[in-house]
Amino acid sequence: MKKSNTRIANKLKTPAVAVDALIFSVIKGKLKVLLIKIIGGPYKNKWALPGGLVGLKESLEDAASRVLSEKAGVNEIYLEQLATFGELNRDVRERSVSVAYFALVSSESFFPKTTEYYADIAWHDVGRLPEMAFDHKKIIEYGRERLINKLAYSNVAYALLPKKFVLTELQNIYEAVLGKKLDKRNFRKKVQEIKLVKETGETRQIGASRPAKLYVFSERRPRIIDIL
Amino acid sequence: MKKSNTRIANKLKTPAVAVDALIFSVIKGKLKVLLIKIIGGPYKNKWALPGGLVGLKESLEDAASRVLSEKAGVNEIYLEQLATFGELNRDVRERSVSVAYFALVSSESFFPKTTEYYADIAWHDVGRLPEMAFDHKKIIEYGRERLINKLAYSNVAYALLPKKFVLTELQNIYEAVLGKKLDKRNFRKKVQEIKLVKETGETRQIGASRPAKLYVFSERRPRIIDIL
DNA sequence: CCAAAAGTGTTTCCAATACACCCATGC
DNA sequence: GCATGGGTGTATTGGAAACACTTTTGG
Repeated sequence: MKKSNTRIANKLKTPAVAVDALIFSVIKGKLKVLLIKIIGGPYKNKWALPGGLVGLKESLEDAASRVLSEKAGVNEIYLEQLATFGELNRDVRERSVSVAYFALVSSESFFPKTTEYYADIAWHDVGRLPEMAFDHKKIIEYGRERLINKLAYSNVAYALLPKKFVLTELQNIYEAVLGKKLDKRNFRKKVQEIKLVKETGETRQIGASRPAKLYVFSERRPRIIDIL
Repeated sequence: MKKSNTRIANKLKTPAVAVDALIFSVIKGKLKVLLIKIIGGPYKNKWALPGGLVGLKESLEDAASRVLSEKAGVNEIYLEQLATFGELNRDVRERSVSVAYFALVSSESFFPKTTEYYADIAWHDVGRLPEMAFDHKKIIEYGRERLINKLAYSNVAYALLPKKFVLTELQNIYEAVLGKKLDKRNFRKKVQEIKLVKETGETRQIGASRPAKLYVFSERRPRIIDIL
């Protein structure tokens, strides 16, 4: 709220507004986050979340989508706001607040490419983060907790998988995020019981073993339902 | 994130940053929110959440505490960030983003007073909101959902009650927020079982009925635990 | 016939729910 | 003695968790 008009006339200075994108994926059974390596300035060679300032003519969510697309080459993914970080010393260069967004992608859906803006871009294991710029380590930790919670009471796992998948892959997503093994029978019973997924009729075979049934999510949009 | 230094040199303009305070309390069995009535400008005589711009030398949380104290006379209460709202048209006067904070107070702990800055200040029933400025109706609805969830998996109810209280009052808090009746025996069994509260040994009597035991919360700081 | 991953049911246990009467007090 | 709110226990049910073997395929 900014209530009296004098406030506006005064043009009281407020912090700069940025968005940061926390892009999660599960790759080879590990929870990963996409990071870029900063080229210059006081944070040179430090890793950071892809981000950018918010323009006057774009909403926060639009800014987050833009950053995702421009800086990481990611489109059409699950995106939601995580939280806003605004400690005084979070950026040594200028006072800023950052609205962190939380994104989920299927590892099959894209491969990061380095751009001219960054020294590097890569998936990092959330359990073993490199030295990071700003307060980004804190943001990632916060996001991870959110992800753990969301898996338990929503169907967002769909965003971490390709359209068609086998139940073992779905279970691997859960195990990677939660960091613990789940019982195969109970897991399968549950996801079918609550109609989280449905059979496609197709199967897929990898190597010399019994072909697995391919499933799709019953609904590929956020939905609240108890899973764990 | 704002990565390359040229960004900073350019001083790219970003939206103004404000904080809004969503102050909830349960009064006479109803969930209420504290609103102020705007004195002038395009939103004259509309109701809104207490709020204000964020200074360059204060963190977001400090700004929220300041607003709470200056604009609503509230101190020492439960405060957490809710979400940040940044649609293009949320404020007709200038482009702004608002970081909404979520506060809980005991209705005994303070009584709102009108200040020179506002035409009025009052508790409003969350179920019957007046016409409101900005996107504040949306913020309140969002906050209410957060509150419902938090009551279910945390002990934040302590912030809605005075230090000592009787179990019926605690149950009333839950019923007012959830909007449904709970079973008295099951409710009491549960809150004692999980050690949410403990007896003080004192009692309190109102009118001509059996005196009720006074309880306190085992812990008056946020704690995660399953209640419902 | 062996290796590799897929698939499948039953039992046990605990927590959530439903439910109705007696108690202490003031007037 | 009656009106008012305070306080208490048990039986039932449903979901969570534990648990091991058979199936299908390729080589």
